[in-house]
Amino acid sequence: MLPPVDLRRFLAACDSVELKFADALYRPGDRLHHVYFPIGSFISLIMPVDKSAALEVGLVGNEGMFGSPLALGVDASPVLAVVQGAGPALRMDATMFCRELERSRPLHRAIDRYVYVQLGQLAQTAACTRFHVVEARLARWLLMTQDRAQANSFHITQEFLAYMLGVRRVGVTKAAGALQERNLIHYSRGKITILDRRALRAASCGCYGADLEAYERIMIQAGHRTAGPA
Amino acid sequence: MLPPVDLRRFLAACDSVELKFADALYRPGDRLHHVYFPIGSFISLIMPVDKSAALEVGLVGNEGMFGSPLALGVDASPVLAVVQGAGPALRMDATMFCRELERSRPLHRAIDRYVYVQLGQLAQTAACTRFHVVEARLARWLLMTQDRAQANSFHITQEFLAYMLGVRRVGVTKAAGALQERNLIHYSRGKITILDRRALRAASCGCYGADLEAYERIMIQAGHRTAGPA
DNA sequence: GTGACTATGTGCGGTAACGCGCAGACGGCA
DNA sequence: TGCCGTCTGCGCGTTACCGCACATAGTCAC
Repeated sequence: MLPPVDLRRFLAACDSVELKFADALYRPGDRLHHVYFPIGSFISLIMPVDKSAALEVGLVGNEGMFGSPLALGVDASPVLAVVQGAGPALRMDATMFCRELERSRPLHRAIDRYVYVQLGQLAQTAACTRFHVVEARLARWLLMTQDRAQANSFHITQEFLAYMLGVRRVGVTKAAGALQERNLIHYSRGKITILDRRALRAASCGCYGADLEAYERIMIQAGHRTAGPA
Repeated sequence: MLPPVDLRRFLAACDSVELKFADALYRPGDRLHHVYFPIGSFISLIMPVDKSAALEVGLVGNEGMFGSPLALGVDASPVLAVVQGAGPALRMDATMFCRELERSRPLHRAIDRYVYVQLGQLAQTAACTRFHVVEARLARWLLMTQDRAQANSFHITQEFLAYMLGVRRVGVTKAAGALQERNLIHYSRGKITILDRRALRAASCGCYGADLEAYERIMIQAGHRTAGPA
């Protein structure tokens, strides 16, 4: 969405890297040294609490980035960033990124809008986690992950899934079992395959759709309006 | 924290208004027409979900503002803003606010940092709501509200409190009863009085402290560093 | 193949919170 | 002073999820 000149400079400032599964790209308390733009990979944003409990509060794929707080002038983040799906990504040095933000107004605007989307998603996640049952939340997670994995099947153990949803593994076992029973997914030894995306969406809470819709409205539509005559 | 010139212009652009209890300053879907800086008042940020359920995801007093998405170039907000404590506030026109942001770098920086604090609080609230029992969450809410009300007692019915915490009224009755039993608070017909703030803090989850600490670190300390030589 | 490991499924008792409906209690107002 | 509306407290059966412990079943290394 950037003007060609800005885009070229932006890409030139990036390294191509391969993100490895389960790598921690950032831990709360560190300083942000790099920002990441996943291409074929995706990253979980996890909020730790009470040492031992945690909750996934965001998922970043090729639609987004990790490190957005730099656009707010803060070189830190409250969340743990873990590679959830291995694959290629663009990485940029934090100081370089800040310089690019200064130089390219369209870039800065796009990132700002992305921060807004994240605000909304956080609020959505808070409410979703409070009110929706595990099965619906699991369905939402699977849909979000499928979008970011760009594939019908991906790797994730129930153990880790439970950790991210903030429930026991047994809860995931039951919920996943119910979805599998209805032939919406297939689950075996850490490999999940989405069989019926439409039905899965019906089984999920409205939060999936709400997130999508907000992203579309803020990033795509508003993006076209402001990116054109930059 | 603004340089005198910026501050003077900023204040000149504001109206003084009295916020009335239970007024909805903004509803999701509207456009943001004004921003609000509470002085003696405070505002609840509420995320509606599934029409009928909702969760409070933020509380804004004289330490913050409502309308921060404008700093991200978006004239909307995902949350409902309701006046929780009546009192004076400064109000500014949204377009005026955007102009001030353009003109005053220190202002823009401070607001950006505030947005970062809100990001963190949202993540914190999501995790808190998932893992902590009603009693601890209630204690946290009372502490946060006391800070913003700048008084030991304030008005709020259990019914509405339940709505904001996303639980049944009975849950609040029980939790508040337990706190009253231990003489941490006094509760009668919608009027709450904090009796023992220290003990209340011990009864609350660490999320209260975490929020405070993050605010202090980002707004106060970082603020001094960047506000000086503007 | 065999064994070790890891991932998944189950059972059981316990608890926090749910939905609903009703009783008591306080406060304002006629 | 007595009424009424609002706020608070409680009981009861139900549900979702917890913690723990254990039983199967794939998968991989050798």
